[in-house]
Amino acid sequence: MSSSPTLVWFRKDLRLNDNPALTAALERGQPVVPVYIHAPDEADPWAPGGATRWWLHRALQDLRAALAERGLPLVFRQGPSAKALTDLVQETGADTVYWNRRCEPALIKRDSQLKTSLSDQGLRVRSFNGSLLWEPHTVANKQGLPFRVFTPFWRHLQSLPVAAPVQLPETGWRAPEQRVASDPLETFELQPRPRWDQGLETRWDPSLSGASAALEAFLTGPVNRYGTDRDLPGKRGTSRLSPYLASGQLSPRQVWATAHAAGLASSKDAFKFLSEIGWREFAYHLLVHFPHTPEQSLGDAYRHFPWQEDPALLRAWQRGETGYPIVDAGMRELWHTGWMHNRVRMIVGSLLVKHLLQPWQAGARWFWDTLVDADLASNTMGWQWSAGCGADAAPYFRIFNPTLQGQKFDAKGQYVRRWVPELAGLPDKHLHTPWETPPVLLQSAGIVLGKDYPKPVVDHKAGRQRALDALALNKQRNAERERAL
DNA sequence: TTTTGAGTTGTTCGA
DNA sequence: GTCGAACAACTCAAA
Repeated sequence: MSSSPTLVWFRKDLRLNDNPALTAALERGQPVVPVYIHAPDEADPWAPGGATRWWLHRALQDLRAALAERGLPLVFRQGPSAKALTDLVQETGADTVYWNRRCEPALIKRDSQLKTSLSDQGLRVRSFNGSLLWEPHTVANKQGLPFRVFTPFWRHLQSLPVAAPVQLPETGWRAPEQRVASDPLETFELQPRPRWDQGLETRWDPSLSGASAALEAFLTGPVNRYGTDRDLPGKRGTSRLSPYLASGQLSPRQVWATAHAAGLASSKDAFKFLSEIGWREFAYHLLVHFPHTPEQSLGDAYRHFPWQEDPALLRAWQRGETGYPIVDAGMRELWHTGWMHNRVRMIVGSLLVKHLLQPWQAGARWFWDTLVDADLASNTMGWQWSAGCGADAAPYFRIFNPTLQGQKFDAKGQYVRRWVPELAGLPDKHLHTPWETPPVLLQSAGIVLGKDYPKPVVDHKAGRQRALDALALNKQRNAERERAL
């Protein structure tokens, strides 16, 4: 009997359950070598950002422990991936390599080259779907084209079956007899230096048990009021599952199956939540079919948009010093916890792109570096939605009013008071408009405007008009360009 | 084949 | 205070 091991290449699927590559390897009955390869350059220009690296470090520690408990040592290697895999094949005598697919344009390219070259070396190579309910190449509209509008996409998918999570086998947990050399995790240098991660540390549990706990906590509570509470950043109304989905510590199939098993499928609120999983699918659909979108707008109408790049404005936004309390609260929540409430992401995005006329790519870059749930598909779609240049049925003139949004969704100010404590002493009525607050109230709250808290970087009405003008100018120039052709 | 209606998350203005 | 209309242009699928 031969005993050529199976390599299982872990990537963004840092879990044991519903992991088709791992399961297939265990079922094959040969010794299993699980490996994680650190090769950030290969995702260029979207190498993991600071917050993602922080999460990854802990997720890898946790995965290593979970595998070790079952008798499989997780092997760490430095990239390039092709060399690391080839080395491992030689060292272990492996004849088979399994992994779960990724959808980022640069990685699709790398993986397909790798598949060819490993196959040419005589290896058996198989890839699996571990991260999506429906993979983009299996979905098309009636004309055979990719969808560009969510609702038809979602309606179409609801007529298709969703695969159940893959069961983790009890048997097959066998490592090669000879130990495989592994780099220390520390050599990946994922931990921030200097250590800015205290806020993240207290906020998150980047482990598999943390993932299950978050899913359980959401599906037994907030999901039942999701339709309304998801818009209130001062409450725990959203699932907060995004970083687990981004790292692959949780799969969409697990979320789907758990929600259905809990009998939630018929609930209106739960359905609303599951459609957010659908949005994640849509984001991947767009990323795969329109691979230019992380860098450029989906259509060409925004190719020459008259942005007014201004590093000082961008910095004020990044630091949460725009003078709009709900915006500053969001930007500070992001900086301190690596996460921002979804409603607030839309508000800060709208301000940056519309009022401040900064290119959406600048916002996407900042989110990429600071979010623990950074996901190329969702981030790209979200920012193009904010800019109005993506797959979006909504009107271009939709410009959020940061004051109204604050008053509507943080009426009692729990969110703003938490993240912008210098405003905490203002009464609810004035919390979202410090620049219009009577001096006596500012004084009793201990605030000197422009010193303790900034005046608005841009007046809403003027900023809104400037954005509308820029949109009109862009439209006019596009028409001229059209005529010139 | 052509037409028609609807499309995540909004704001302002005037009655 | 509340309410409806207006604010473009394009995608998709059903009729």
